[in-house]
Amino acid sequence: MDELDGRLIDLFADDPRIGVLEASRRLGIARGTAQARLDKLAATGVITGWGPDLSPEALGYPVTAFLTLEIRQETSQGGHDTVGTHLAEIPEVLEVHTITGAGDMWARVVARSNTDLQRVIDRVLETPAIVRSSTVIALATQVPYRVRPLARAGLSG
Amino acid sequence: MDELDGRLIDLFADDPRIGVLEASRRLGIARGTAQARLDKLAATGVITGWGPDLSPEALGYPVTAFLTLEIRQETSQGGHDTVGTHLAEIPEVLEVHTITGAGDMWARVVARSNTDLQRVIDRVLETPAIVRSSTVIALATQVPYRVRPLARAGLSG
DNA sequence: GAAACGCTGCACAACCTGTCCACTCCCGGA
DNA sequence: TCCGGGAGTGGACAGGTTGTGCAGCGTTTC
Repeated sequence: MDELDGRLIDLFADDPRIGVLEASRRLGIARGTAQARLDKLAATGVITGWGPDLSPEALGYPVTAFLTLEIRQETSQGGHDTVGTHLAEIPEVLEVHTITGAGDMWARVVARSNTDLQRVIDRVLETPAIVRSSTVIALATQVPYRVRPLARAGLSG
Repeated sequence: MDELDGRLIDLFADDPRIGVLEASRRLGIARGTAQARLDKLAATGVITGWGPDLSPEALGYPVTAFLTLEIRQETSQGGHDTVGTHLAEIPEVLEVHTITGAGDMWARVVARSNTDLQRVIDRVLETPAIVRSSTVIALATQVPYRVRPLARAGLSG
């Protein structure tokens, strides 16, 4: 991961429709080089995929909320996985992490409306493994999810 | 967004290297149809891009943390934007939202290590607009960020 | 009914990808 | 100092794709 890799990634991020050949032309390098760089970035896991990015809003889910869940810790670790599995079955749950704080988890959910959010939350709470939960709603997005600045900043990674 | 669109998206999500032609073959439809569907999905904003997905871990930032920030509300709304701008300049800040709770914001940050996280947090707190902050560290990921299930669930969107 | 819309099949030129290969640099180890 | 490995360059080839355009056709809608 050096400066050239960074510029390569930037090119594709700005204009995903360009191919390897066009990218190599813009960078003034040989096509084989660009191709080798991309292959290596994929091999090292820096580039995890090229799939289409989907917008929950455009899919009809404009409401985003963050749930903090307190998990019942009967089994040493089973609780989290149980809840994780449960949450994974709910389409509106986009992301789930275990976080610091005894038995706490965090989830990102979306819904069709604030009213609909209640339905989603009810579905989340269907499992008895969740002891308590709190919800905050995202009102605006100051910085949308991004990783590119990191790629530029941490050129040694 | 109908069932065919969903399958189209699934195809590309599973195997981004396939082209429109191959996708149309697998779905048993004409190439023009697949192409038109994709164009429309992009036009309606459902598909926001095809850029490379980058892994913060692979870039050398394996630690993820969530910050809840309380913002000083001097100006009616300026506070949030000020902080948002400040945070946008920090590469390790991957995402920032305004959330419910008077003057609260939420940010996702990554760091090279738990020690390095302190540096990042210090940088975040450099602005006087932040009154208070709390940090939770993500220990594990039960459900990685995903949108695909939504695309299948909400076929009416 | 007639128009609008979406899908199918097909055709063409232009272009890109996957691969190979030979040659050149440059750096660290023996 | 010499050698080998790693990385980049320039070029070549076959095969496959994309961007477009067009005519035909069944279905939905006013």
